[in-house]
Amino acid sequence: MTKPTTKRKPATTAAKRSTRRATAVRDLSHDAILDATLRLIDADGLEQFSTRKLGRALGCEAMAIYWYYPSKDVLLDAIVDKLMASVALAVAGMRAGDWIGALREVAYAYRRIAHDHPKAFPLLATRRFASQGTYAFLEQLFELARAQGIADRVTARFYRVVSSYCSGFALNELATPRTSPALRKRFARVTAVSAWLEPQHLDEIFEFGLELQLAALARATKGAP
Amino acid sequence: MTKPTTKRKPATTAAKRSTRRATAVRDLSHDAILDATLRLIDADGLEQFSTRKLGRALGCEAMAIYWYYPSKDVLLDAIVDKLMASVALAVAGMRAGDWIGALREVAYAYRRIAHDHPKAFPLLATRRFASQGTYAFLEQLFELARAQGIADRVTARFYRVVSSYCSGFALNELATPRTSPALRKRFARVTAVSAWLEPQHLDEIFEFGLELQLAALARATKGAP
DNA sequence: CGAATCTATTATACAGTGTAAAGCTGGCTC
DNA sequence: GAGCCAGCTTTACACTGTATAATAGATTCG
Repeated sequence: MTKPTTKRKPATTAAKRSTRRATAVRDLSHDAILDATLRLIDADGLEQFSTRKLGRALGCEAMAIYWYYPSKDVLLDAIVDKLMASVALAVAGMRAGDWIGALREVAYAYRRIAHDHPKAFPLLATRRFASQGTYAFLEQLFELARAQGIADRVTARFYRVVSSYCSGFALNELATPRTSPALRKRFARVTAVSAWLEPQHLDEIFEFGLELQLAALARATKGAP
Repeated sequence: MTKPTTKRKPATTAAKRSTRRATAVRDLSHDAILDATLRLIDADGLEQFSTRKLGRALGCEAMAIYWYYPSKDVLLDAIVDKLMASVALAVAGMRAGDWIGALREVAYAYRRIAHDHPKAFPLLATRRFASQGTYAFLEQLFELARAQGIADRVTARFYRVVSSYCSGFALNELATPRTSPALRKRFARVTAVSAWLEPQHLDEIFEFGLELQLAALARATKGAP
């Protein structure tokens, strides 16, 4: 029992809301809160984000947010969900028969989040997504594999391997090197090798590592097209 | 100039200390602070860690720590360094001529940190390591590659690919699923596939993905043994 | 030996945090 | 018109990182 209060949840969708909207003056909503949250994190970073600043951005008191989300933690989980929606979209319109292609789309969509929301991305990598939205996405992705006759064991294995790679790659990419000139002199090899890790090479490296894994997947599923 | 104070750094090593130790009653030190910090994080988690609790654990006021580390941020960077020391050890005694083997050792050593210090591990993945210690480690690792005649471009590429994979894999592993029975029913495919991602399969999956990449590295360096 | 200086620490203080609890307000239903 | 209740504000508490100042004991210097 983590919530012994008498508080109740607000209407979760617009269905109830629309009947109120005609007369109500309040304009907070789950969506408005999520949008403002992501804007703030994008602008100032995760560390700087606070419920009070969020309140200020929304023109209300911080506590008003708690009517919609029971805690900052849950709010951030919702942000994870919101971000993952773009990945879910990538796999939504996918035709069956090309699981490798689906996995590729997912990989690029995932990395795209890191570019679009660099300051928010660590949330994805750190927190476990166990929400409705992400489960629905995984269900679709795994269903595509099943429809193609790929064994669950193989699906699990390659999903884990590919998603780990993408997650780690994007995180690496985002972590700023902030390397000082003093260090550069002392560590000549690091400097020389790092030249090949500059942003302009990352697209190619990412693709290389990804295709390495997808080629192995192709080999593993050759028997069952 | 982020530090306009008149404060000066303490003696960084035991050299100065040992002359004091005979008469001095104080017993704080960089090492004592790092040890206590890691203990606290291991026990209570990153979120729960605070400089005040650290002070309590050390039997001093929180501000005493600031004489050794200028901020909590720097202290956590030092923890990253401390953890990475075990990885550096893995590559320290490595003979030249087997860069693939070295990379393998590094991979396993890195993942081992995730198992030994699960609550502290996200620090490694999130923060960029740009300290003396980690640079020295990278310098050694890259020097092994150079001694073997591997091109910097190849070294960079495979280091990035392998380290991304390890980082992401370990993070995935640590994020607790906290899956509810209700969700399990709604998402049958997720449940079925997830069965293959239970802890007892992870060693094998990790090895599979790693060897996939190392085999590609072997192919890429076949020309120059 | 005494005074000044330095090292390592404590004391105090401030602006900020997440969030529990209670209070208010205006529209809704009976 | 009374009461309810969704949606928000007010207040409060325990806690955070850390700047600044005070301080006790050791060391150094005249």
